[in-house]
Amino acid sequence: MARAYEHQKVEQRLYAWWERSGFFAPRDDAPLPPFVIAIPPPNVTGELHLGHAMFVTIEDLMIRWRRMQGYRTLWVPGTDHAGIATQSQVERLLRSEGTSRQEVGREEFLRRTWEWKAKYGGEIQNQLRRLGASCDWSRERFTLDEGLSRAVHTAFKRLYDDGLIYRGLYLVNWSPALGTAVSDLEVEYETRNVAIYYVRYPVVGAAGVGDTARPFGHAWGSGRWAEGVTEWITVATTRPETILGDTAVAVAPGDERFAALVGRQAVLPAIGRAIPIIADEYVDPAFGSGAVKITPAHDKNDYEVGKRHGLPLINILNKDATLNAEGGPYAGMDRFEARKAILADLEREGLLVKSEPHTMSVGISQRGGEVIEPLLSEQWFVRTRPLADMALAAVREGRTRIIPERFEKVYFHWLEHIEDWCISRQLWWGHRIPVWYLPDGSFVVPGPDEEPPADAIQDPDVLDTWFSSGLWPFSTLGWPDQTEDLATYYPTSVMETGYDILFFWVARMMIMGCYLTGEPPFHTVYLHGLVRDEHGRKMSKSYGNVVNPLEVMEAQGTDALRFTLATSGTPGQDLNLNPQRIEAARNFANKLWNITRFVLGKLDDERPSAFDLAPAALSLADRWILSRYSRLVAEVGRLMEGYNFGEAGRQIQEFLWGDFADWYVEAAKVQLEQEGESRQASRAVLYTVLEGSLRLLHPFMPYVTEELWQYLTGDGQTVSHYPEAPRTIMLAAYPGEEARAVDEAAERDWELTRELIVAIRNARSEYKVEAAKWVTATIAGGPKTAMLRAQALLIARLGRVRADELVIVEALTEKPRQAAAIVIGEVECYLPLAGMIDLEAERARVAKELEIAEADVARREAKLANESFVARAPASVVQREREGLETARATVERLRARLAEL
RNA sequence: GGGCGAUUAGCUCAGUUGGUUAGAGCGCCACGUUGACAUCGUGGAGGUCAGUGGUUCGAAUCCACUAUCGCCCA
Repeated sequence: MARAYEHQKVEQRLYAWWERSGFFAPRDDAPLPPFVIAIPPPNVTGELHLGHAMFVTIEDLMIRWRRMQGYRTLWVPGTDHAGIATQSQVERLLRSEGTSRQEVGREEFLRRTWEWKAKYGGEIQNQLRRLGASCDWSRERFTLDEGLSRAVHTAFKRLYDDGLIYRGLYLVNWSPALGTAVSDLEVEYETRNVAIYYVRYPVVGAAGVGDTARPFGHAWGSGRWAEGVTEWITVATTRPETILGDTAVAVAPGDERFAALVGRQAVLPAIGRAIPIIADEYVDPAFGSGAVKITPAHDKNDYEVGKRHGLPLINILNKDATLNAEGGPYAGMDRFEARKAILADLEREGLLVKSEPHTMSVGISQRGGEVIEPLLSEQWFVRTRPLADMALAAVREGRTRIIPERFEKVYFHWLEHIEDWCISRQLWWGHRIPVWYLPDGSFVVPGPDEEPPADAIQDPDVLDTWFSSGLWPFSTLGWPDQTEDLATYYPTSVMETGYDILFFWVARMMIMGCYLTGEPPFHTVYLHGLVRDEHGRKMSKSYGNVVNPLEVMEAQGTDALRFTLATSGTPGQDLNLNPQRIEAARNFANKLWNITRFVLGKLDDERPSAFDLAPAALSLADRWILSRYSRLVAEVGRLMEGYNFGEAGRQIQEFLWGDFADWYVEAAKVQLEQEGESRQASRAVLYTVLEGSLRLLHPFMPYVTEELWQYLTGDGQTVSHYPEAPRTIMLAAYPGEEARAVDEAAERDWELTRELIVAIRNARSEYKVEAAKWVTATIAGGPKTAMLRAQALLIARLGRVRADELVIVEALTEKPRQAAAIVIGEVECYLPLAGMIDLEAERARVAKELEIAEADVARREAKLANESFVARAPASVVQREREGLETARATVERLRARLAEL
């Protein structure tokens, strides 16, 4: 074995072996029921980022753990066609070639997109492999596969037939950059500092105006347009260009300032259209000028007002956010250009009263980044109310549980206030809407196995990518067909993903699953936090703080990255990724490597279980480490069942490094020098604890544990649930019930021994005894004499005391004067450091120890003097306090005596 | 405006149903080429657990309020 762990020589070799050997597939001979995870499908042409590394780490951890426990585990991998993202990439390519999708046409565009997918799709899967993902690649799916497309078509058909999908002309969120409608979720809101403009509209009599081009006799832009007007109404707006689409001015009912104007008409600047002045509850008289312009085709609230008053809807925008013919003199301009132009004209015509700074929340396209326009448009919608109720009930009734629990509230709130879901997208890459229009304008929705009429034309739009993602947990298993996989593995077990897509994805899977399959698609939702940089900033390319998981894996190893991601945080909480922590995890892998290297060097050909040895054959250190290991196994099991993977991983590390390597291995070195039973016992314990710990750790650090386990285990291992299976840690049993060697007496005695050794080392250090120098010591062990005598060799070696000069007696009649004194309860230890002891310094040192011990006594006495404490605290707590007090008193007594002697 | 989360050592974080002397890694100081490991070992310094009040025999942990930061929803 090399001196250090070299992950580059291990990872890809092991993964290839695992995959080739079929270890990732579910086993028919599994003793326990299925445990299933559907992967959150990454964008097929996407690149690996830490979000992927995070979900792979946690999902693979769960899968490996359950697989080792004997569950029939299935992790279904796959990718998403990611409509907007992928289409944008190909459009960018076309632009670089000097063409566009419109120019090449739909068929060619799709051909190019499939070509793009063939070229870049597949990369992400290999990157997931690098992470060690033990998913069953034979079941890999892609959302645009034939089977999944059939699922999408079937789902659409069923929802449509059941009256849950409809088409209509509504105000939708329009992304001018992408040229498509998007759902409410795809709009993000940003607070911006803008200007609010006060614009006055001429008021005319009920008769209205004649010539709309020159309502007052002069042309717009002449500077004399409103000449002679005497009555005005002033409105306030942040979007002056929408004036062109106004169809009313509204004031609050009962607002004295405007009461006389209600029922009369105002004249729209630039357009000259006469529009009514109405009263509506929607208007807040305290806001702006108190009068509001109403543009029903370009504002959600105005749309509602318009509906109440039967106002016409005038759309002034083209799909690319330039103004259409309704824009009058501004037709053809971009919306923001038009805003500037109309402001200039309003000013010239004396209609711009003033402008003020204003903060408002602006809708931004999640993907394009540009300002979203509310636009009147014909789209397809899912009627979500009845569906949401099913998804709500599933969680309320506990059929699906969300971890951390606090996200259930978020889930409830969103589903309780959900609005209909706009599912049509004016894109080409995706599932084409399965609706065909007939020449007479009517349409049909044939099922996936039905032929549309010959003269019908299919809807040009595609479905929101999340529509197909919503079917993922069952479409990947063969739905709508009643396949064996579907029967066996559905509903799935855990849906693990980031909390940022709780609404986008999780809620929609719940909706679709409950409705289409009759049951929630998973029993548990586990949400992880977002990975941020070491100071909690969001990772972004522009900030230059992006950590590339591939680079980390290359430099530090996959296990280091995975262990760091798994143990740096807690469920649902954002995680600040500290590069130093990855390094520490790499060091841990190396530590394991070297522990194993040591143990292997000491073993013979036997691989006996230490749990089979008679207790009498075991030393204190043996019994202690087996006890600690037993506790660890139980604790890790409890933590994993409770989804506290991070804490489980941290405890395994703490045990392996802090207990096993630092103490047991050091003790074993001494024991191995002995002849006979003790040596055999040490070998058995070293092997048993290390081998078991590797299995405990395997879900966290799959590569290094497998590599070491291969070195460590011999033939004839029966740790697998599957006797016929090849020997791999992946299929070895996860440590559980068999480890029950908790030995409290051994733990207590070990603790005293350890404290004594540390105290000796401490005293040596304080007296600046050279590390290489071996000293002498005398111990008065009192009631612990026999136990300490049994540990004499250990104490000598680890405290660097000459074994032949370590004297352990029950009590000392005469105590060495020129010596450093150590007191732990009833145990005294003297280090006669010839020529090094300065009596003054020693007095000060002992006095300090005494002070600490006295404080301890005082604290415990106060506690025990409190009657309510003794009466109400659990007996075990009181008992522990009493024992502690006894020890502390013994320490005080002896330290006082020592001080007197000095 | 409503909701949620965070605030613990210089830094990044644990602390699981309230009971330790509040922990880890990194960083810091001192020492160290002991046949597994310098990607390491040994010893050490460093925290009034954001603040105030409450519940309790006992609070980092439970409750209320406040402050700061962050997120979600409107």
